This record gives sequence, C-alpha cells and structure tokens, in this order.
Amino acid sequence: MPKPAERPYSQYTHDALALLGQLIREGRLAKSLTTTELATRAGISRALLQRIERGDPGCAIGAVFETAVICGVALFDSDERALAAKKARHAEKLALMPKAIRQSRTGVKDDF
Amino acid sequence: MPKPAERPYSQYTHDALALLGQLIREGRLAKSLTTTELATRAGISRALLQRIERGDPGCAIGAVFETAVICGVALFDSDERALAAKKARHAEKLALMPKAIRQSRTGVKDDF
DNA sequence: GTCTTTTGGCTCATAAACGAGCCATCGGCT
DNA sequence: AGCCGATGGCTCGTTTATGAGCCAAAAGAC
Repeated sequence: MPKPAERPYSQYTHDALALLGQLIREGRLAKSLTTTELATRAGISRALLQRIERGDPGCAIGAVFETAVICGVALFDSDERALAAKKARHAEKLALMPKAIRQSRTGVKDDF
Repeated sequence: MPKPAERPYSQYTHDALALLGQLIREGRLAKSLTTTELATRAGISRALLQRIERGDPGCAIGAVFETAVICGVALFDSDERALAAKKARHAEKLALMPKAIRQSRTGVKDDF
C-alpha cells in the first residue's frame, strides 16, 4: 500500500506549519544550538524536533510551541508579555457571548 | 496514583495555547457553528475540538491549525495570503545559513 | 414553566505519535 | 587530504492521542 490513509489538511495549514518549522530552525541556528541540545531543552527527542522543523501536522502542539518559545519565535502576534493580558481580555469577551449556538432551522450561516 | 507523569510545559506555552483555544471558540461562536458542525468541517471529532478549545497541549498541531483557519483565526501574524511568499523568503534565508552547528568546546550560548 | 439542542465530561478500543537507537551522509575544522 | 561532530532518515516497541458513544447539565426557544 502506498499510503495508509492520511488526514486531509488544507493548503494553508500546511504552509503555516512549514513556515513555523522554518522559523524554529532559523531561531535554533541563530542561537547556535544543535538539534540534540534544543530537543533536550524542550524536553523532547531529536526525532520529534526534526519532525517539528519539517512541519509535520501530527506533532503535539505543546511540543511545537515550547520549542518555538525557546527559539524566540513569536507565536501568533509578537506580543510576548501582553499574552496573559490578552487572554484575560478575550475571556471577558467570551463571557458576553452566547454559551450555546442554536440552529435556525431554515438556513445555515456559511459566510466565510 | 495521582498523575502518571505529565510533560512539563512553560507558562508561556500554556498561555498561548489557552489564548488560541479561546480565539477558536470566539471564531466558532461568531460564525454560529455548533461544536459538532465545526468538528465535522475540520474533519475531527467533537471531543478533540473541545480539547482544542480548552488549550490541551497534546492535540495534533495540524488539527488545531485547521480548526483555527476555519474559524478565521490568524495563525501567527495575520498576514494570510503573504504566507506562502513568506515561507519562500525564509527558505532563501535558510540557504545562506550554516547547515550544521559546531560546538565551541569551551562555552555554551545561553543568551535568551 | 416545558421542550429541544448544545455542551462538558467521561470510558474504552483503536490508531497514531513519540522515544530510543541505529546508520549513512554531510559540513566544518585542522 | 582526514577527522569528528551534526544532521536526515529509518525501524521498532511503547506510550499516547483520537474517535465513538454515552450521560447529565446548561442554555436558548417556545
């Protein structure tokens, strides 16, 4: 068998993963860390780090974010210290939103 | 046994995951999608979607990114279409960097 | 108020990621 | 040139996430 069934990911997801992996690799090289060193610091195996740098979609997101942080890669918006605050603000926002989504039986929202 | 050993993640990683989960939830509510609907569109189970929105570090990053994209969440920098181009530019940059890191046997770079 | 649907949380079987270890190759020193 | 370390890629066994299904509670519609 050529492939034992793979999960379908959108092209954008693949691109984003590939870019993130490249950023991590750049960060690692910029800090002159070997793959073994970075893997050790991140608490993962060297094999997993290679998969992360390659942009493997199956990697645990915690491991990827951890290595990204060590390499100095800004996660989504380079706002590092404001992250906690931002989380709090969004929590407030969520509190104001409906807790459950009720389907209108006529149409489906498909505006994206 | 209380806990069968858990992977240690930095606080920043936890915060980032929690925020990303919140953003996804906001996006889902904004589009009036039920958890079941979004999970189906993302090709994942409802249980996994709940873990993603909760910020579980063990989720596959591909599933998380895919969900985020559907919800309209900008991954790291809201530059959506420029993503492919950015990936290319970083690839060029990498080509100019050393392929292997050689350890200076005296000290270790620890500037972060 | 009642009813309907969404949601959170749980168990369990299965599928998949992860870690360890290995080898071949490449890259930078000397 | 040779040497030594870093890297890529692979297999295999173990650990883990994932999906399916269920239940009780919460939330919105009526």
